[in-house]
Parts: sequence; structure tokens; C-alpha cells
Amino acid sequence: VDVDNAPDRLRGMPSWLFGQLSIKARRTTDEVMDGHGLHRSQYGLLASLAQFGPSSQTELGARSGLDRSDVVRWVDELAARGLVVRDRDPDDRRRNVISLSASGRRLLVRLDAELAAAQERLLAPLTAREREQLIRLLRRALGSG
Amino acid sequence: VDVDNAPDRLRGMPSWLFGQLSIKARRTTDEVMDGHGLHRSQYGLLASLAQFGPSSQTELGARSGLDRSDVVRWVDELAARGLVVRDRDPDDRRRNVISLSASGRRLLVRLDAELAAAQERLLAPLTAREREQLIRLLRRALGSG
DNA sequence: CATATCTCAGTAGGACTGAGATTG
DNA sequence: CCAATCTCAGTCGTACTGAGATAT
Repeated sequence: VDVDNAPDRLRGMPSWLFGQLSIKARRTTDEVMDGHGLHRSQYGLLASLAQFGPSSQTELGARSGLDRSDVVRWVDELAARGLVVRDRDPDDRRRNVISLSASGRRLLVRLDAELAAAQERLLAPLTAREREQLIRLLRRALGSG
Repeated sequence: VDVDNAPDRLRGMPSWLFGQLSIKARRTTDEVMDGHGLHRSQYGLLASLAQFGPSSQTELGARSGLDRSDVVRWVDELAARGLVVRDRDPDDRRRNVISLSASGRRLLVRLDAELAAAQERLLAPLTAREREQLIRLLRRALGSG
């Protein structure tokens, strides 16, 4: 889209801007993740495990904004590639305990760098100061207290 | 999602924030549009016609961020409901000329009010000043010069 | 019995593509 | 002959639902 040619009603409408930006953002990050044969959502799973340690799939979904059903799918794939390990929780055998493997942790570090570069491309028109401001506002809008 | 429980890597990643916010935004605006039996995208078409006058479908798509193929679909429906009129362009008979009808213009005014209220719900955590700041940053990020 | 977790099959809607018809 | 516009059929990926299996 060329936002300069969009009608004022859309150019000033947050919901429309979010939609257009999420399309652009998805394209940018998919370039990176495709290069590793991974899905965007899987980065969120690895990130969650790295920060909070071994977790159930419900926890993973809640933290990274994924549906329970999609968590199953993406964890399946991560486990098949040895990036995470899936075990039954001995204390509550309804649950799985998903843990990051050493190679998962190594991959995460590489993804961090590549995704950071992708974010810079995505926000190229903004200064460093504006990017921080934007992130703060987005986070508050999403409901951070 | 509860952004406060999300891993820091996601909480600070614009592409993830855009994705989550676009989901929330879609839900908010769909409530309004569903009430009129319309689709989100159709508001963009009406808005474009109101501001720029009668247009070809290619123009409409470029201005409101819709694919040519989806423009066909949504204009079909708007025309069937008498909210726009579709004519062949006499100066270039490959083109259609889409124009806003009187009832389309009246509907647009009602949608404006309801969607403005929806935007306020969407950005409830932010002050008026922050909302303006956010809109400015989003627009620049999308590529406005 | 009621609830929680995981899994699987499937749905509805979204962004996008390819190809054909028509016109310039 | 090539390019632009519109249309249609269809593809692939997304957010989400319902229901079943297992366990608390």
C-alpha cells in the first residue's frame, strides 16, 4: 500500500494501520524464518521457553499468543527437529513439559540477531527514539499495565 | 493475549505487537461492520470514493490496500445493495467507474461515528495525546513521507 | 461428576495467484 | 503484438471451534 494515497479516514484509523502493518511485518519476518525452515510462531515458543524455562503447552500458548491447537502443531515440529523436548509432567500427567534443547538455545541466539535486523528494516522510516516510543505505545495499547 | 506475561523478546518486537494488535483490531471493527451486514474492507472502499470521487477498481484497490480480486467481490456486494454504482468508463471501456450513491454516502457517515467509537475502545489504555502520537508513528512506519 | 490438558479434524475467512476475456 | 483492466476459480496459510481421550 501507499499510505500517502489512502483516504484520510483510513490513514487516521488505528485498526486499518495495524492491519496493513501486520501484513508488512509478516512478510519481513517470514523471510528470516523461512531461511531456517521455521514458522514465525515457533520463535515465540523458543523465546518463551528460554525466558521461563520448561512449560506446559497451555502456558506456552498463553504467553506467546497462540491457540492451543497451533501450539500442538508447532511443538510437534520443533520436537521432531530436536530443538525442544516433550515429556509428560510426572506431577500432573495431563500435562506435557516442553523444554529447550541445547541446539534450540543456540538457534534462538541466531534468530535473535536476524530478527532484530528484520525489525530495523520494518521500521526503517523511524529514528531509534521513535522506535522505542512506538514499542512503548504498542505495548500499552495491547493492555500492559 | 496478556502482554505482561509474554517473553521480553516478543514484548519488544514490533512485528509481534503488530500481529497481536491487528487481531484485536479486527475483532473490534468487525463488531461494528457486522451490525450493518458489511465487511471491514467495504468501509475503505466507501471512504475512498467519498474523498476522491468516482474511481476505477484498480484505483480503489491501490488506495485502500485491497487486492484487485477482493475489490471485485466487495464492490459486487456494495452495488447489489445500492450503496455504490458500477458503470463502464466511456473513455476507456476496460475500466469500471464506481461511484458512491446517496445512500452509500449516508451510510458512511453512520459508520464513521461507530468506527470512531470502536477505535476508542481499541485504544482505551492510551490518552488522547498518546493516540495521536501512535497514529503518527504508525503512518510513518507504513511509509508516509 | 466436573474440570483441565492435550490432540485432531475441520471451518470460515484472508491475502494472494494464474489465466481468460476485453479493450486500448 | 503488447499492456492494462476486470473477473473468476482456486491456493495456501490463519485464527479459531468442537469433540474426544486422558488425567485430576
